[in-house]
Amino acid sequence: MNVRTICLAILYDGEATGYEIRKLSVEGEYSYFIDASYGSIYPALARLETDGLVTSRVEVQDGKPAKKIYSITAAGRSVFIQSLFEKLGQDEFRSEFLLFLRFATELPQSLVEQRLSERLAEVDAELADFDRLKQQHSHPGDAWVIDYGRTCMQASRNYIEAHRGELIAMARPDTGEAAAAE
Amino acid sequence: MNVRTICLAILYDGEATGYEIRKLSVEGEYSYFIDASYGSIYPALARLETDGLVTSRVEVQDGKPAKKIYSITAAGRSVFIQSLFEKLGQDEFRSEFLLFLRFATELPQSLVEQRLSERLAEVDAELADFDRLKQQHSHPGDAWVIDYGRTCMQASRNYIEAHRGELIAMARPDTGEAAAAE
DNA sequence: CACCCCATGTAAGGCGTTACATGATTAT
DNA sequence: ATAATCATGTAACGCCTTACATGGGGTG
Repeated sequence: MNVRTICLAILYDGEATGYEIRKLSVEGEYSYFIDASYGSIYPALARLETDGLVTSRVEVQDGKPAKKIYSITAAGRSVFIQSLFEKLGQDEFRSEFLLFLRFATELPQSLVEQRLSERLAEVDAELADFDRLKQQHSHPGDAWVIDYGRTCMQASRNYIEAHRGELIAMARPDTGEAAAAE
Repeated sequence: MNVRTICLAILYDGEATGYEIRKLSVEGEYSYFIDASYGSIYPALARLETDGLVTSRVEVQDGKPAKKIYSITAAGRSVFIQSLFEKLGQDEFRSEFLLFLRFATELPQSLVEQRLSERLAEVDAELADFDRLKQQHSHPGDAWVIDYGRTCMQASRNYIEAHRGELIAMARPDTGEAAAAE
Protein backbone atom coordinates (compact mmCIF):
# COMPACT_ATOMS: atom_id res chain seq x y z
CA MET A 1 0.00 0.00 0.00
CA ASN A 2 1.74 3.07 -1.25
CA VAL A 3 1.00 6.80 -1.27
CA ARG A 4 -0.26 6.56 -4.85
CA THR A 5 -3.01 4.13 -3.86
CA ILE A 6 -4.03 6.18 -0.83
CA CYS A 7 -4.37 9.28 -3.00
CA LEU A 8 -6.71 7.40 -5.33
CA ALA A 9 -8.70 6.05 -2.35
CA ILE A 10 -9.19 9.54 -0.93
CA LEU A 11 -10.04 11.08 -4.29
CA TYR A 12 -12.52 8.26 -4.93
CA ASP A 13 -14.94 9.96 -2.53
CA GLY A 14 -14.39 13.51 -3.77
CA GLU A 15 -11.94 16.21 -4.81
CA ALA A 16 -9.02 17.19 -2.63
CA THR A 17 -5.76 19.11 -2.65
CA GLY A 18 -2.37 17.63 -1.77
CA TYR A 19 -2.50 19.59 1.45
CA GLU A 20 -5.86 18.08 2.41
CA ILE A 21 -4.74 14.57 1.48
CA ARG A 22 -1.83 14.87 3.85
CA LYS A 23 -4.13 16.01 6.64
CA LEU A 24 -6.50 13.11 6.09
CA SER A 25 -3.62 10.66 6.05
CA VAL A 26 -2.15 11.99 9.28
CA GLU A 27 -5.14 13.09 11.36
CA GLY A 28 -8.22 11.86 9.56
CA GLU A 29 -9.82 8.58 8.78
CA TYR A 30 -6.99 7.48 6.55
CA SER A 31 -4.41 7.64 9.31
CA TYR A 32 -5.25 3.99 9.94
CA PHE A 33 -3.83 3.12 6.56
CA ILE A 34 -0.82 5.36 6.12
CA ASP A 35 1.04 8.44 7.32
CA ALA A 36 2.18 10.34 4.27
CA SER A 37 4.26 13.51 4.05
CA TYR A 38 4.22 16.30 1.46
CA GLY A 39 7.45 15.01 -0.01
CA SER A 40 5.67 11.85 -1.11
CA ILE A 41 2.17 13.17 -1.83
CA TYR A 42 2.97 15.98 -4.25
CA PRO A 43 5.16 13.85 -6.52
CA ALA A 44 2.58 11.02 -6.37
CA LEU A 45 -0.23 13.35 -7.47
CA ALA A 46 1.90 14.73 -10.29
CA ARG A 47 2.60 11.23 -11.54
CA LEU A 48 -1.05 10.21 -11.26
CA GLU A 49 -1.94 13.19 -13.43
CA THR A 50 0.66 12.26 -16.04
CA ASP A 51 -0.82 8.76 -16.05
CA GLY A 52 -4.31 10.16 -16.60
CA LEU A 53 -5.74 8.77 -13.37
CA VAL A 54 -6.47 12.21 -11.89
CA THR A 55 -6.98 15.74 -13.25
CA SER A 56 -6.38 19.07 -11.55
CA ARG A 57 -7.59 22.63 -11.64
CA VAL A 58 -6.14 25.62 -9.88
CA GLU A 59 -8.33 27.75 -7.62
CA VAL A 60 -7.03 31.17 -6.73
CA GLN A 61 -7.99 32.29 -3.24
CA ASP A 62 -8.19 35.58 -1.46
CA GLY A 63 -5.53 36.01 1.18
CA LYS A 64 -4.43 32.36 0.92
CA PRO A 65 -2.12 30.59 -1.51
CA ALA A 66 -3.70 29.16 -4.65
CA LYS A 67 -5.01 25.59 -4.39
CA LYS A 68 -4.51 22.78 -6.86
CA ILE A 69 -7.63 20.69 -6.63
CA TYR A 70 -7.39 17.11 -7.85
CA SER A 71 -10.25 14.92 -9.11
CA ILE A 72 -10.18 11.25 -9.97
CA THR A 73 -10.92 10.23 -13.56
CA ALA A 74 -12.95 7.22 -14.74
CA ALA A 75 -9.63 5.51 -15.51
CA GLY A 76 -8.47 6.28 -11.97
CA ARG A 77 -11.57 4.76 -10.41
CA SER A 78 -11.19 1.68 -12.52
CA VAL A 79 -7.49 1.22 -11.69
CA PHE A 80 -8.15 1.67 -7.97
CA ILE A 81 -11.06 -0.79 -7.77
CA GLN A 82 -9.14 -3.25 -9.91
CA SER A 83 -6.26 -3.07 -7.44
CA LEU A 84 -8.65 -4.18 -4.69
CA PHE A 85 -9.34 -7.36 -6.64
CA GLU A 86 -5.69 -8.33 -6.47
CA LYS A 87 -4.17 -10.34 -3.71
CA LEU A 88 -3.97 -8.25 -0.54
CA GLY A 89 -0.63 -7.36 0.98
CA GLN A 90 0.12 -8.37 4.55
CA ASP A 91 -0.96 -6.11 7.37
CA GLU A 92 1.95 -4.39 9.00
CA PHE A 93 2.36 -3.75 12.67
CA ARG A 94 5.38 -2.27 14.42
CA SER A 95 5.53 -1.21 17.98
CA GLU A 96 8.46 0.31 19.80
CA PHE A 97 6.21 0.33 22.84
CA LEU A 98 6.03 -3.48 22.83
CA LEU A 99 9.78 -3.78 22.33
CA PHE A 100 10.20 -1.53 25.36
CA LEU A 101 7.82 -3.67 27.43
CA ARG A 102 9.56 -6.87 26.35
CA PHE A 103 12.64 -5.55 28.14
CA ALA A 104 10.79 -4.44 31.28
CA THR A 105 12.98 -6.79 33.33
CA GLU A 106 16.03 -4.65 32.40
CA LEU A 107 14.43 -1.28 33.11
CA PRO A 108 13.64 0.74 36.24
CA GLN A 109 10.18 0.34 37.67
CA SER A 110 9.44 4.06 37.60
CA LEU A 111 10.21 4.27 33.86
CA VAL A 112 7.99 1.28 33.05
CA GLU A 113 5.20 2.75 35.12
CA GLN A 114 5.55 6.13 33.44
CA ARG A 115 5.49 4.69 29.92
CA LEU A 116 2.43 2.58 30.74
CA SER A 117 0.57 5.63 32.04
CA GLU A 118 1.56 7.64 28.99
CA ARG A 119 0.32 4.89 26.75
CA LEU A 120 -3.02 4.62 28.50
CA ALA A 121 -3.48 8.36 28.05
CA GLU A 122 -2.58 8.07 24.35
CA VAL A 123 -5.00 5.21 23.88
CA ASP A 124 -7.77 7.19 25.56
CA ALA A 125 -7.10 10.09 23.21
CA GLU A 126 -7.29 7.73 20.25
CA LEU A 127 -10.53 6.22 21.50
CA ALA A 128 -12.03 9.70 21.76
CA ASP A 129 -10.78 10.34 18.24
CA PHE A 130 -12.55 7.24 16.96
CA ASP A 131 -15.78 8.52 18.50
CA ARG A 132 -15.31 11.89 16.86
CA LEU A 133 -14.61 10.28 13.48
CA LYS A 134 -17.63 8.08 13.79
CA GLN A 135 -20.00 10.97 14.20
CA GLN A 136 -18.65 12.65 11.07
CA HIS A 137 -18.96 9.70 8.74
CA SER A 138 -22.10 8.12 7.43
CA HIS A 139 -20.34 6.09 4.74
CA PRO A 140 -21.05 2.51 5.82
CA GLY A 141 -17.60 1.15 4.97
CA ASP A 142 -16.02 3.90 7.04
CA ALA A 143 -18.32 3.20 9.95
CA TRP A 144 -17.42 -0.50 9.93
CA VAL A 145 -13.69 0.14 9.83
CA ILE A 146 -13.89 2.80 12.55
CA ASP A 147 -15.85 0.44 14.84
CA TYR A 148 -13.34 -2.31 14.14
CA GLY A 149 -10.46 -0.02 15.05
CA ARG A 150 -12.21 1.17 18.17
CA THR A 151 -12.91 -2.37 19.31
CA CYS A 152 -9.28 -3.45 18.89
CA MET A 153 -8.05 -0.32 20.62
CA GLN A 154 -10.39 -0.93 23.53
CA ALA A 155 -9.18 -4.53 23.85
CA SER A 156 -5.61 -3.27 23.92
CA ARG A 157 -6.48 -0.75 26.63
CA ASN A 158 -8.27 -3.33 28.76
CA TYR A 159 -5.32 -5.70 28.55
CA ILE A 160 -2.77 -3.05 29.47
CA GLU A 161 -4.81 -1.86 32.42
CA ALA A 162 -5.50 -5.37 33.72
CA HIS A 163 -1.89 -6.56 33.37
CA ARG A 164 0.25 -3.48 33.99
CA GLY A 165 0.96 -4.67 37.51
CA GLU A 166 2.80 -7.74 36.20
CA LEU A 167 5.16 -5.57 34.16
CA ILE A 168 5.84 -3.24 37.05
CA ALA A 169 6.53 -6.24 39.26
CA MET A 170 9.10 -7.64 36.82
CA ALA A 171 10.92 -4.31 36.37
CA ARG A 172 14.02 -3.38 38.39
CA PRO A 173 13.23 -1.73 41.73
CA ASP A 174 14.30 1.89 41.63
CA THR A 175 17.65 2.73 43.14
CA GLY A 176 18.24 6.36 44.09
CA GLU A 177 19.13 7.54 40.53
CA ALA A 178 16.65 9.72 38.67
CA ALA A 179 14.88 7.87 35.84
CA ALA A 180 16.63 9.40 32.87
CA ALA A 181 16.02 11.73 29.99
CA GLU A 182 13.13 12.35 27.67
CA MET B 1 12.75 1.10 15.16
CA ASN B 2 15.31 -0.02 12.65
CA VAL B 3 17.05 -3.27 11.81
CA ARG B 4 20.10 -2.24 13.84
CA THR B 5 18.04 -1.99 17.03
CA ILE B 6 16.28 -5.29 16.41
CA CYS B 7 19.65 -7.01 15.95
CA LEU B 8 20.79 -5.69 19.31
CA ALA B 9 17.49 -6.76 20.92
CA ILE B 10 17.83 -10.29 19.62
CA LEU B 11 21.51 -10.57 20.52
CA TYR B 12 20.72 -9.24 24.00
CA ASP B 13 19.34 -12.68 24.90
CA GLY B 14 22.07 -14.71 23.25
CA GLU B 15 24.29 -15.31 20.24
CA ALA B 16 22.86 -15.60 16.75
CA THR B 17 23.84 -15.56 13.09
CA GLY B 18 22.44 -13.18 10.48
CA TYR B 19 20.48 -16.05 9.05
CA GLU B 20 18.88 -16.83 12.41
CA ILE B 21 18.09 -13.19 13.08
CA ARG B 22 16.19 -12.99 9.83
CA LYS B 23 14.20 -16.08 10.74
CA LEU B 24 13.31 -14.69 14.16
CA SER B 25 12.26 -11.40 12.63
CA VAL B 26 10.04 -13.04 10.04
CA GLU B 27 8.63 -16.14 11.74
CA GLY B 28 9.59 -15.91 15.38
CA GLU B 29 8.78 -13.76 18.33
CA TYR B 30 10.29 -10.67 16.78
CA SER B 31 7.96 -10.70 13.80
CA TYR B 32 5.71 -8.48 15.90
CA PHE B 33 8.33 -5.78 15.79
CA ILE B 34 9.80 -5.96 12.31
CA ASP B 35 10.21 -7.99 9.13
CA ALA B 36 13.82 -7.71 8.03
CA SER B 37 15.51 -9.15 4.96
CA TYR B 38 19.11 -10.32 4.48
CA GLY B 39 19.86 -7.21 2.51
CA SER B 40 19.34 -5.12 5.62
CA ILE B 41 20.52 -7.52 8.34
CA TYR B 42 23.99 -8.38 7.04
CA PRO B 43 25.06 -4.76 6.51
CA ALA B 44 23.55 -3.80 9.89
CA LEU B 45 25.57 -6.52 11.69
CA ALA B 46 28.73 -5.49 9.87
CA ARG B 47 28.23 -1.89 10.97
CA LEU B 48 27.44 -2.92 14.55
CA GLU B 49 30.74 -4.82 14.61
CA THR B 50 32.68 -1.81 13.30
CA ASP B 51 31.05 0.26 16.02
CA GLY B 52 32.12 -2.25 18.67
CA LEU B 53 28.58 -3.13 19.75
CA VAL B 54 28.86 -6.76 18.68
CA THR B 55 31.65 -9.25 18.00
CA SER B 56 31.70 -12.27 15.73
CA ARG B 57 33.41 -15.62 15.38
CA VAL B 58 33.25 -18.01 12.46
CA GLU B 59 32.16 -21.60 13.02
CA VAL B 60 32.98 -24.05 10.25
CA GLN B 61 30.38 -26.77 9.79
CA ASP B 62 30.36 -30.17 8.17
CA GLY B 63 28.32 -30.27 4.99
CA LYS B 64 26.87 -26.80 5.61
CA PRO B 65 28.24 -23.34 4.91
CA ALA B 66 30.31 -21.71 7.64
CA LYS B 67 28.40 -19.62 10.18
CA LYS B 68 29.28 -16.21 11.47
CA ILE B 69 28.06 -16.08 15.03
CA TYR B 70 27.48 -12.66 16.55
CA SER B 71 27.55 -11.78 20.26
CA ILE B 72 26.61 -8.50 21.88
CA THR B 73 29.31 -6.60 23.79
CA ALA B 74 28.93 -4.70 27.05
CA ALA B 75 28.89 -1.49 25.00
CA GLY B 76 26.14 -2.98 22.83
CA ARG B 77 24.00 -3.83 25.85
CA SER B 78 24.44 -0.38 27.24
CA VAL B 79 23.57 1.37 23.96
CA PHE B 80 20.48 -0.79 23.51
CA ILE B 81 19.11 -0.27 27.02
CA GLN B 82 19.90 3.40 26.80
CA SER B 83 17.84 3.63 23.60
CA LEU B 84 14.85 2.29 25.55
CA PHE B 85 15.09 5.26 27.88
CA GLU B 86 14.54 7.65 25.01
CA LYS B 87 11.18 8.84 23.84
CA LEU B 88 9.35 6.01 22.11
CA GLY B 89 8.44 6.24 18.43
CA GLN B 90 4.83 5.94 17.39
CA ASP B 91 3.35 2.52 16.79
CA GLU B 92 2.74 1.85 13.15
CA PHE B 93 -0.20 0.04 11.71
CA ARG B 94 -1.05 -0.44 8.06
CA SER B 95 -3.73 -2.64 6.68
CA GLU B 96 -4.59 -3.24 3.05
CA PHE B 97 -7.29 -5.51 4.36
CA LEU B 98 -9.07 -2.59 6.07
CA LEU B 99 -8.70 -0.43 2.97
CA PHE B 100 -10.32 -3.23 1.01
CA LEU B 101 -13.20 -3.49 3.51
CA ARG B 102 -13.72 0.28 3.49
CA PHE B 103 -14.63 -0.05 -0.17
CA ALA B 104 -16.91 -3.05 0.32
CA THR B 105 -19.80 -1.02 -1.13
CA GLU B 106 -17.96 -0.92 -4.47
CA LEU B 107 -17.03 -4.60 -4.59
CA PRO B 108 -18.87 -7.82 -5.40
CA GLN B 109 -20.39 -9.69 -2.48
CA SER B 110 -18.61 -12.93 -3.32
CA LEU B 111 -15.20 -11.24 -3.24
CA VAL B 112 -15.89 -9.57 0.11
CA GLU B 113 -17.09 -12.87 1.52
CA GLN B 114 -14.04 -14.69 0.23
CA ARG B 115 -11.58 -12.17 1.66
CA LEU B 116 -13.32 -12.24 5.03
CA SER B 117 -13.08 -16.02 5.17
CA GLU B 118 -9.44 -15.92 4.14
CA ARG B 119 -8.74 -13.40 6.86
CA LEU B 120 -10.47 -15.45 9.54
CA ALA B 121 -8.34 -18.43 8.54
CA GLU B 122 -5.19 -16.29 8.68
CA VAL B 123 -6.13 -14.96 12.10
CA ASP B 124 -6.73 -18.49 13.38
CA ALA B 125 -3.29 -19.50 12.13
CA GLU B 126 -1.76 -16.52 13.91
CA LEU B 127 -3.61 -17.33 17.11
CA ALA B 128 -2.26 -20.88 16.98
CA ASP B 129 1.18 -19.39 16.39
CA PHE B 130 0.84 -17.25 19.49
CA ASP B 131 0.03 -20.37 21.51
CA ARG B 132 3.06 -22.14 20.10
CA LEU B 133 5.31 -19.17 20.88
CA LYS B 134 3.97 -18.95 24.37
CA GLN B 135 4.92 -22.52 25.22
CA GLN B 136 8.50 -21.96 24.06
CA HIS B 137 9.19 -18.85 26.05
CA SER B 138 9.58 -18.51 29.74
CA HIS B 139 11.04 -15.02 29.61
CA PRO B 140 8.44 -12.95 31.47
CA GLY B 141 8.61 -9.94 29.13
CA ASP B 142 8.06 -12.21 26.16
CA ALA B 143 5.12 -13.89 27.80
CA TRP B 144 3.44 -10.55 28.53
CA VAL B 145 3.88 -9.28 24.98
CA ILE B 146 2.68 -12.57 23.48
CA ASP B 147 -0.45 -12.54 25.65
CA TYR B 148 -1.06 -8.94 24.70
CA GLY B 149 -0.77 -9.78 21.01
CA ARG B 150 -3.01 -12.78 21.38
CA THR B 151 -5.67 -10.78 23.20
CA CYS B 152 -5.75 -8.07 20.52
CA MET B 153 -5.82 -10.68 17.76
CA GLN B 154 -8.71 -12.46 19.44
CA ALA B 155 -10.65 -9.19 19.76
CA SER B 156 -10.09 -8.56 16.07
CA ARG B 157 -11.33 -12.04 15.21
CA ASN B 158 -14.44 -11.69 17.35
CA TYR B 159 -15.32 -8.38 15.74
CA ILE B 160 -14.88 -9.68 12.21
CA GLU B 161 -16.96 -12.75 12.88
CA ALA B 162 -19.75 -10.82 14.61
CA HIS B 163 -19.95 -8.08 11.96
CA ARG B 164 -19.04 -9.77 8.69
CA GLY B 165 -22.70 -9.93 7.75
CA GLU B 166 -22.92 -6.13 7.65
CA LEU B 167 -20.08 -5.92 5.15
CA ILE B 168 -21.54 -8.62 2.95
CA ALA B 169 -24.88 -6.83 3.04
CA MET B 170 -23.34 -3.56 1.88
CA ALA B 171 -21.37 -5.16 -0.97
CA ARG B 172 -22.69 -5.28 -4.55
CA PRO B 173 -24.90 -8.29 -5.26
CA ASP B 174 -23.15 -10.66 -7.63
CA THR B 175 -24.05 -10.39 -11.28
CA GLY B 176 -23.21 -13.38 -13.47
CA GLU B 177 -19.52 -12.47 -13.92
CA ALA B 178 -16.90 -14.56 -12.22
CA ALA B 179 -15.33 -12.77 -9.25
CA ALA B 180 -11.98 -11.91 -10.75
CA ALA B 181 -8.35 -12.87 -10.50
CA GLU B 182 -5.96 -13.65 -7.69
C1' DC C 1 14.67 -33.78 -11.27
C1' DA C 2 13.34 -29.92 -8.96
C1' DC C 3 13.10 -27.48 -5.15
C1' DC C 4 13.95 -26.08 -0.39
C1' DC C 5 17.22 -25.46 3.50
C1' DC C 6 21.46 -23.82 5.04
C1' DA C 7 24.49 -19.56 4.85
C1' DT C 8 26.71 -15.07 3.56
C1' DG C 9 27.01 -11.26 1.17
C1' DT C 10 26.53 -7.25 -2.73
C1' DA C 11 24.23 -3.99 -6.00
C1' DA C 12 20.60 -1.48 -7.84
C1' DG C 13 16.72 0.59 -7.25
C1' DG C 14 12.22 2.03 -4.83
C1' DC C 15 9.87 4.53 -1.70
C1' DG C 16 9.67 7.47 1.66
C1' DT C 17 11.28 11.14 5.16
C1' DT C 18 13.37 15.51 6.58
C1' DA C 19 14.73 19.82 5.61
C1' DC C 20 14.64 23.64 2.63
C1' DA C 21 12.41 27.46 -0.05
C1' DT C 22 8.52 30.92 -0.03
C1' DG C 23 5.08 33.90 1.90
C1' DA C 24 0.52 35.99 3.39
C1' DT C 25 -2.96 35.67 7.16
C1' DT C 26 -4.80 34.73 11.54
C1' DA C 27 -4.86 33.45 16.19
C1' DT C 28 -2.46 33.64 21.04
C1' DA D 1 5.69 39.22 18.91
C1' DT D 2 5.35 34.45 17.96
C1' DA D 3 3.56 30.73 16.20
C1' DA D 4 0.35 28.19 13.60
C1' DT D 5 -2.44 27.54 9.33
C1' DC D 6 -2.79 27.55 4.55
C1' DA D 7 -0.41 25.92 0.35
C1' DT D 8 2.96 23.92 -3.13
C1' DG D 9 6.88 22.05 -4.35
C1' DT D 10 12.16 20.26 -4.63
C1' DA D 11 16.59 18.05 -3.11
C1' DA D 12 19.28 15.22 -0.38
C1' DC D 13 19.50 11.47 2.02
C1' DG D 14 18.18 7.09 4.62
C1' DC D 15 16.56 2.80 4.93
C1' DC D 16 14.99 -1.19 3.19
C1' DT D 17 13.59 -4.54 -0.55
C1' DT D 18 14.48 -7.38 -4.54
C1' DA D 19 17.37 -9.72 -7.25
C1' DC D 20 21.79 -11.57 -8.02
C1' DA D 21 25.96 -14.48 -6.95
C1' DT D 22 27.51 -19.03 -4.92
C1' DG D 23 27.10 -23.83 -3.63
C1' DG D 24 26.57 -28.36 -0.98
C1' DG D 25 23.04 -31.40 1.15
C1' DG D 26 18.54 -33.22 1.91
C1' DT D 27 13.54 -34.13 0.54
C1' DG D 28 9.37 -35.14 -2.52
